[in-house]
Amino acid sequence: MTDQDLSRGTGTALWRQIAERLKADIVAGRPPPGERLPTEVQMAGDFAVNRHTIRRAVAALAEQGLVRIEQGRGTFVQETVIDYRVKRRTRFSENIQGHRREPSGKLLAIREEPAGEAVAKALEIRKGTIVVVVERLGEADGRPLSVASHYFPKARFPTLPEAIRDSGSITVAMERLGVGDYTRKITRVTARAARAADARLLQQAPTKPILLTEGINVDSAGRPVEYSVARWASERVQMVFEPGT
Amino acid sequence: MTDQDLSRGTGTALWRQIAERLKADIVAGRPPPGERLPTEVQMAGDFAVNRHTIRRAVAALAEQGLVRIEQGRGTFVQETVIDYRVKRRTRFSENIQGHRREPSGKLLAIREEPAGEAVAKALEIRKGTIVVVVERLGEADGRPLSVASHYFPKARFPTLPEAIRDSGSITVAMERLGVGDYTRKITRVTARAARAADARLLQQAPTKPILLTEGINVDSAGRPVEYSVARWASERVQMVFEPGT
DNA sequence: GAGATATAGATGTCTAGACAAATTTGAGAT
DNA sequence: ATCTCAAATTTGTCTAGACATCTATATCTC
Repeated sequence: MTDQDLSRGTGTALWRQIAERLKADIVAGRPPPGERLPTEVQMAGDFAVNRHTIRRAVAALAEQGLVRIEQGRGTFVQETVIDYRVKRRTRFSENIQGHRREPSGKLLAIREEPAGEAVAKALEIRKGTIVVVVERLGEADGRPLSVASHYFPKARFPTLPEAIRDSGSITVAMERLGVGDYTRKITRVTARAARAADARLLQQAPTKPILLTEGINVDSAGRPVEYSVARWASERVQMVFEPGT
Repeated sequence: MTDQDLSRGTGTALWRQIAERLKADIVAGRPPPGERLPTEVQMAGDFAVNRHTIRRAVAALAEQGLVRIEQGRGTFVQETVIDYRVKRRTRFSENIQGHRREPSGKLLAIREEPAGEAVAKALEIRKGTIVVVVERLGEADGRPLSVASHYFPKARFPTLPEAIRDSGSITVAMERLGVGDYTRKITRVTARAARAADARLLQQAPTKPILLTEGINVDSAGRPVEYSVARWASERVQMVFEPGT
């Protein structure tokens, strides 16, 4: 696969040269995201070095988040950054499917609480009014992408918690409640240091920042039906805004 | 130094056990920040393992930012400097969590005394009025960061001492007393030579200066509810002010 | 066909030794 | 006292080999 013309004794460690070589290949799509690298023994043969030298190189790539190592299975090219397109109609599952990945998610919690300042303002209700809060972990190919908090006015959707628990999907639940067609009115994005809990959920190094998005969805009459705050793994997601947002 | 009773063949890799052991020692101040760890060969002897096993453990600590490795010199305990951001709503635990460290603290003392000149002026009460004083040691990752004296007007919060003893947290106690939302009105920062007692509590050399911050928190009506004087380990903290302070 | 069991293949850990590279230390020359 | 240079010390790299552990596959049993 790769010819092994490494330069020995030039001041650059072999494992660094190998890491560079592998990285260049990966960036060029060899192998493509999600695919497996040759085995350590195989690469050791290709580069004519000891297996441990390969391990050192691969460990460096893993630290950079370029590959993912799985014991007993192999080393895989990390699925690259996903472009999350923010358009008029933004649904998590549609977006991820567009990238030929398996969307999935876990409902972390559903609870009710009085609206705080920001939530109240977004939903155009009075502060203290009860809202339904849904915490959801969004995943693609089994890897966490986002942690989102969705806020809905309880008065308008009193049966929302049951509907979501039933269907497991926010979109489906909203449809059942007669609000199948809602559109995104506004989205704000900032970057922040990750809080410990979010970093853990997102399986991201605590040192790396997270993307923070705020969004308001409105029904056909223009009334706010949902306000959401999502934290994204900046390693694996990048936001793309399109005209008309 | 460290006895080498590692458990072999228990499912936990030796290097992980060693890393844990070293980390615990470092957090406990052995060796203190800036000081050198034993050499790899020495530790290999102490733990009765191969030098490479030690290297693996130390590499893990370096990745966590706990130590710094210098070729030809040795491995040193990293001196961590924490940015303490002073904003409108300043709470110790939030701040430290933002830095991905374990916030913790010890209540050193709770007592009552007549207000002195400075305290009286800050709290807008008459000199000699009884105030509740709470002394607290703030820590991050088990290392002392600050010693703070908090002053509260006794007349307004007569049950504060019990509330704090109960909850162990000033913020929680204040919330229970109906003052969940207080904001920082002013913060002053100076540097000073450390007093012996503070230097000892902060585990800082007595020759090094400390940062001194004074703060007044007011309730939504603008009345002062707390005055605090905190002494910070200048080695490990640095203040950051943001617009709107 | 379903389930248990063996087997092969992959990464993980640990040991051992040799030499390289960077830094500090100390002896010697001036 | 200061400079120079060699030696000692300490971390960095590479090789070699043996097992352990985890995963997927194939085979056998029922």
